[in-house]
Amino acid sequence: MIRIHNSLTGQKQELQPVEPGHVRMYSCGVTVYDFFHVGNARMLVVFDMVSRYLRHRGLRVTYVRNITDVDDKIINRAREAGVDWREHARKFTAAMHEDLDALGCMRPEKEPKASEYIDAMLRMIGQLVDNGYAYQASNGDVMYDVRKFAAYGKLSGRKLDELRAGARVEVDEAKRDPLDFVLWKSAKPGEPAWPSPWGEGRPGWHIECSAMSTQELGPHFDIHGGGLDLKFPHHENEIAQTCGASAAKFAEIWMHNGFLNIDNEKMSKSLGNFFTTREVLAKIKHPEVLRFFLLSSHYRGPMNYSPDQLELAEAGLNRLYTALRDVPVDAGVPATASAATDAFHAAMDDDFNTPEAIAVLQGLARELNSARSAGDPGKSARLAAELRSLSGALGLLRMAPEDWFRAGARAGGLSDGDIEARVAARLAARQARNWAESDRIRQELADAGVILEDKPGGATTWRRA
RNA sequence: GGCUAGGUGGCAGAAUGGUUAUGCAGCGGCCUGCAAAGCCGUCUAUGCCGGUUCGAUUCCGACCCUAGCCUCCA
Repeated sequence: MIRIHNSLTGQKQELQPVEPGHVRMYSCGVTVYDFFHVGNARMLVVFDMVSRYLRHRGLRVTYVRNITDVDDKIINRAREAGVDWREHARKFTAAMHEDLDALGCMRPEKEPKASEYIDAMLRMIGQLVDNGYAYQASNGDVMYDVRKFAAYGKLSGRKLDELRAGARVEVDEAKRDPLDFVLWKSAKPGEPAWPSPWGEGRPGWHIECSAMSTQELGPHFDIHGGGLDLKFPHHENEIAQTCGASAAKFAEIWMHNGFLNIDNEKMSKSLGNFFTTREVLAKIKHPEVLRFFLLSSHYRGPMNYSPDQLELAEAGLNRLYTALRDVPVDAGVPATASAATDAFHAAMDDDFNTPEAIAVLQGLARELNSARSAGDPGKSARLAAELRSLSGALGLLRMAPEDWFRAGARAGGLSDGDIEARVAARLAARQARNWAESDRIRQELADAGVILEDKPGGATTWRRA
């Protein structure tokens, strides 16, 4: 039984797919106006983990993650760059895929682009107008009439009056209520526009997700995810739209991942504490370090980004890969389930407790190290297969250990060949019991960021720190 | 002002009404020419004040502190 915290009720509930055995999930992807930042990366990795784990548990998963490619920010950036907005969006969509591949995020079953779903949006806006939930304001925009939707505020746990009382929004004369939001913006010169029954224009942000999720998954599906900051107003508005258009149940479970903070503050451009995933990837040994870091605390809590944290993540991965090192991958050895597998599943079944699941992996690594030093190759191979299988459910330990240890040509810049030549020279010195020379070479390599490990029997392995 | 989440050992981070994860760092031992890695052992913790209880870090209440949302935002 898989239990998931539902933001709608504030409680954990059992996942019972609307279609038995088939989980259909949607998450709000990124707006492709720039490289996505590490906060986006957290959301993307979290929901990739969710979809991977559900598949690992034998469920069929249809995962839909949209791409917002019609948006003010894209239009503005494209204008600044002097390129067509479509070209700007295409460029950053390609970059997004590169970074996601690096992070080990699988491609969702569908990645709808807003610009290709205008018809679906217009259809939904039409339904909302017909059902009395929307109106065309004096400025030509089509607005959602929040007062007509009785359940407005349910997801964010607030009443319309409370929301309005704290509202810092400027009162827009065209709106019937300050919280009314735009479904269709009437065209402005130089902006992308499509024809509609309400005149030329383009969609509001919120309607994009409602239309795309309904089109791809229908109005009633299992999981809707996104960052905590989307809870209000974006997801509240999605509920108002989808339910207003078809009286649907919409998503059974709403999942929200916590923020990734920097120096315990939310990252933002005004504070200048803003990192793109690309910048971070360039600084670390391997993208898997970032993925491990992002999964090392529970998805719902806040987490703090810092270089120290990334070092801890790298150390954690080193330990796991070390356990796997020198254990031959034997295709004939099945991943036998042990108590560790049960513990792993128990942790993950309880609202995707990845930190506890990783602790189980660490325990497995310890067992594996013990089995290897006890000279039990059968047990080692069995445990290694189990460790790989469980890690795979989190999208971790996807590399061959040797590739992991050789990754990260950082300071020093010695090639593999350079290193191996020095290792050979040191071996000769060792055989001559010339410890001074041996230690000199080892220190020389250490200064270049390469750590040597002598194995019993005379072999020496190396790794980049 | 309203609403929400959280305050765990040197750091990160889980869990739990009593036996107190996991990783990093530290300390002792084994191993090693010496290391590294690994293994074994080990030291530090539950914001503050009340209450419920045989017993609370865990439940309840007050307080202090932090972050977030109420505006585009993963």
